[in-house]
Amino acid sequence: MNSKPISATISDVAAHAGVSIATVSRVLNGTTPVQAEKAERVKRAVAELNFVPRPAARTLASRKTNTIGLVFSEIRGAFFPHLLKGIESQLHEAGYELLVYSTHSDRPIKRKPIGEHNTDGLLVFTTSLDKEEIARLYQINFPIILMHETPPAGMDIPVITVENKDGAVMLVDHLITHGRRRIVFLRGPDGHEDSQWRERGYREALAAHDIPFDETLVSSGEFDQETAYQSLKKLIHNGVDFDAVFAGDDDAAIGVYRALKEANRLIPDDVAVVGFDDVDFAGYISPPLTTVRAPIEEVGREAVRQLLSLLNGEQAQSLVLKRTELVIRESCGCLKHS
Amino acid sequence: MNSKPISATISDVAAHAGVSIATVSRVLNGTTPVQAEKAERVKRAVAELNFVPRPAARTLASRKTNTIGLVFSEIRGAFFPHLLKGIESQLHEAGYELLVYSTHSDRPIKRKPIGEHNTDGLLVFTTSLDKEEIARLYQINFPIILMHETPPAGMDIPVITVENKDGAVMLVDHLITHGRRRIVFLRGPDGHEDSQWRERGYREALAAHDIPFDETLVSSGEFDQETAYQSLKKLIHNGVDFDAVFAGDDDAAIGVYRALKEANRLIPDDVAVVGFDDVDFAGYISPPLTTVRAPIEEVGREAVRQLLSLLNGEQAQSLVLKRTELVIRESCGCLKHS
DNA sequence: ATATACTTTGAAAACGCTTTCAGAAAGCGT
DNA sequence: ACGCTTTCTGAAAGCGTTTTCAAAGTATAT
Repeated sequence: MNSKPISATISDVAAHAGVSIATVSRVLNGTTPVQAEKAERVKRAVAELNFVPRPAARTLASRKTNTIGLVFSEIRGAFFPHLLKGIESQLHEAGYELLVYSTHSDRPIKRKPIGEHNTDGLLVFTTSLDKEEIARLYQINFPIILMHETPPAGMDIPVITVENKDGAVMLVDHLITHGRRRIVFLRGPDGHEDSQWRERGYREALAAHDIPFDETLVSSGEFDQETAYQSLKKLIHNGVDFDAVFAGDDDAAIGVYRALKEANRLIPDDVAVVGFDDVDFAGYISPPLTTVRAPIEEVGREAVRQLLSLLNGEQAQSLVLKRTELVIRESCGCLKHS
Repeated sequence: MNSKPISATISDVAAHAGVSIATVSRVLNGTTPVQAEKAERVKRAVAELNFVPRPAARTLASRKTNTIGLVFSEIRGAFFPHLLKGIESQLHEAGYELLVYSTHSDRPIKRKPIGEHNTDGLLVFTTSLDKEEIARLYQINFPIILMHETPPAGMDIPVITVENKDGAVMLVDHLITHGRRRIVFLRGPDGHEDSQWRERGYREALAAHDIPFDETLVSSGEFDQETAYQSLKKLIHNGVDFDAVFAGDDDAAIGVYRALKEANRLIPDDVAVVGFDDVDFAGYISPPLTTVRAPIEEVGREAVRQLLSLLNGEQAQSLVLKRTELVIRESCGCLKHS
């Protein structure tokens, strides 16, 4: 009967190998050269006792958690698995752990759930952390990377995002080039950077073709299927005249499709529809959705890379913009129906 | 100039409040009654110093990590965000942290990445952890919940999954009832429980209608769009005769749609198609997909609930089967085309 | 008033590592 | 052979909590 309730500790290994715990630590971490023969004994002991160092003890002693945190506001959205995959793979490759946190607005935040005590650095997606908390972390010089959100004024926090404005310009320009004039734009959630840039692109493309901006064509889509559906329904009900819809993102485009079909308006004959993101299903809805491809998995990977730079004391790039790419399918009407 | 480099510790709080660190710990955790006035002083000190206990120190002293691990093999799949959301919300509500790990087969597992040293319990999705590791954890009585996978023989590990077989029966029965006889089945990844149960349902439904099982109608779909596409293409190329396809899951159904369209076979007129899961886009592809709704977010929540029971020393239910529900749309051909 | 039983508290010992410090051993030049 | 470096190595001091233990203070019972 084993008296030791829990698994081996560094002392067990040390005893078993006939060395001090300091030496064990050294061969484990390779911090200091150790006599070959002793190192061998230690390794054997580690294997035999099936020793795994407790991260908690390590963290306490070294003041490094070896963990980074991912914070986001809402898991919704078809792009999420790609983002997570990019982050996860890149991060674990570098030997870090991933702590995941979603900041529902409805959840009462008792004790600070994630921060310096928890992690060595943070990956923050859109507006999931409030300005004050970001400011606080910035003050104490805590490594942060923002994804799809620019930092509050005066703070030099690295950002990684996609060419939202360019993408929107491509989309809207394409629509206009093919004869559309009254283009609805469905905004994303309030304060969402992606949406703001996309709107800017929308306006620029309009301006470039001397089409005046019309406030009545802009409504709320929230990057959400249901909201987009409701908004478009209301526009139709109000008799607003339009011949195209830039849905804000692909999820919202789904809602647009639904509203249009209910109103018996043909896509793209009566109304052209375009989305943003190029999520998995975009090419398979009917008609296939013209959209802009956002390299979201790459955003995740890049964010991790930059964060790792910060953790290694190197400088991070203050802004990385991933290129977007127009994906023309059938919903914009410029390809023949199949 | 502050000499203290890092934030306050329990000693600072104790000094500030004029009590011992033991007392501070007690009011923080409510483990032992503390004189009201002193407790008040401690709380004030905590607030003033902005004290947050270091989890590492807590873990080391209490031998509880207060975090649970989620292990899965592949983030792919439209259902993933729902699963994660269910887990995340339920877990954080209970005050636990979430450590996320994906076990790519290609990643060389150096040191055990996740286990007793890391977490208080594990949520394991499908075959992401190999039998030996599960066995080892089971031996040492480590809390585990399996999702969508039954435990190795002889181990009484709680499982939570959905009514895969019933769902498949409903689907195939529906197809047969509406006149389909030669129904292709696309298997999921090798050894995937969900797929095995769905196949069993497929066979039972066939048998119930005295239709002999035909091996040539079964192929590999891998729950993956591309694989399904290739498999179906090959079936068509080989001249296999069929009037319906049970794609295994919705992602595979997408691939089936593509192959069918390329071959100019009409859905559902020439071939009926059904999926499984009812992911977000299922109702919006063309034609809308008939499928079975799997309450995946609820699976996540339930898994957490069961794990928490285990952690509280209570008994967990050894099998929870979430009900599935047939969702009839247009791809099965029993509704009129819109 | 005295003995007994709770309550509340602080000192100090873990928890399992990393890291500093200084000493021992080994290498080297002359 | 004798100092002087250069390598290795172990003892011990943390890291920041929780928890045990016993003491001190209070209340209750007789």
